[in-house]
Amino acid sequence: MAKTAIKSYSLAEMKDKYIGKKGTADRDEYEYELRMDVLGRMIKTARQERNLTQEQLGQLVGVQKAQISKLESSANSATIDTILKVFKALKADIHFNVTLEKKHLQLV
Amino acid sequence: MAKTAIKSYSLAEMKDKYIGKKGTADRDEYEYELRMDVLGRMIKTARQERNLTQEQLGQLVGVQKAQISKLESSANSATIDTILKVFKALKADIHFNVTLEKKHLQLV
DNA sequence: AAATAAGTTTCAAAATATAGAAACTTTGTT
DNA sequence: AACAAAGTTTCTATATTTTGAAACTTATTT
Repeated sequence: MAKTAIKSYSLAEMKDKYIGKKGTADRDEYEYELRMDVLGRMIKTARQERNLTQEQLGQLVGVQKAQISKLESSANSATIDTILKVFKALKADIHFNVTLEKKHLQLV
Repeated sequence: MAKTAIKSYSLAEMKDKYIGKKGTADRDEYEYELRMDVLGRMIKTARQERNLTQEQLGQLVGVQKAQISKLESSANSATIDTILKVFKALKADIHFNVTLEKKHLQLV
């Protein structure tokens, strides 16, 4: 899997600007387009929010820190199974929504 | 930065404005907890919404109908890559959101 | 009922993800 | 600078997904 380089902002920046200063709410919520690279960044963000090292998260998930590193950097196209294991370990609630726009219906 | 400012307006707001109010005929939206089986059902739902057979969707994605069948029935833990290919072929907008509840912070 | 279309399952092969371990690099601390 | 902690990369092995092809089952149509 190729890494897509769209990075151009720090997550901390983004959170402060668009979501609100850390610590103000009793929860943090993020919504993104589902993309491999964004998923990786979300894992990293959530881990840091929990004040965990990659090694600690690895222990919670049951894998080594190297694997966490790979997931955070989107080194490969993770399976849903893996994604869910990680977010569960982070006690993160993860939802997805699908929108079908009718205007696209003309597929031929 | 502007392009990545997904959170500056809520998605719901944007859709209401540019695509149509929820529940109107212009769009269909579904939100679920991210789970393998639900993903499979969503693929099926979206495909049927598009009036496509598994074979037709397979052609759009570039795989055989058997693979679509397996994905819809969650026969295995698909990779993000595959999921994205399918929803893209269906011209479906797919977002995910992650919620971190502070009360869970006390991991240790 | 017969024929066709749509969907499912099985088999085998190829591609990719996951895993542990260790070396390596970067970052932070004293 | 020296040291420790955190994160990354590489190597190798194993497990799983993806794939095509064909056989099979279930629905639909004539």
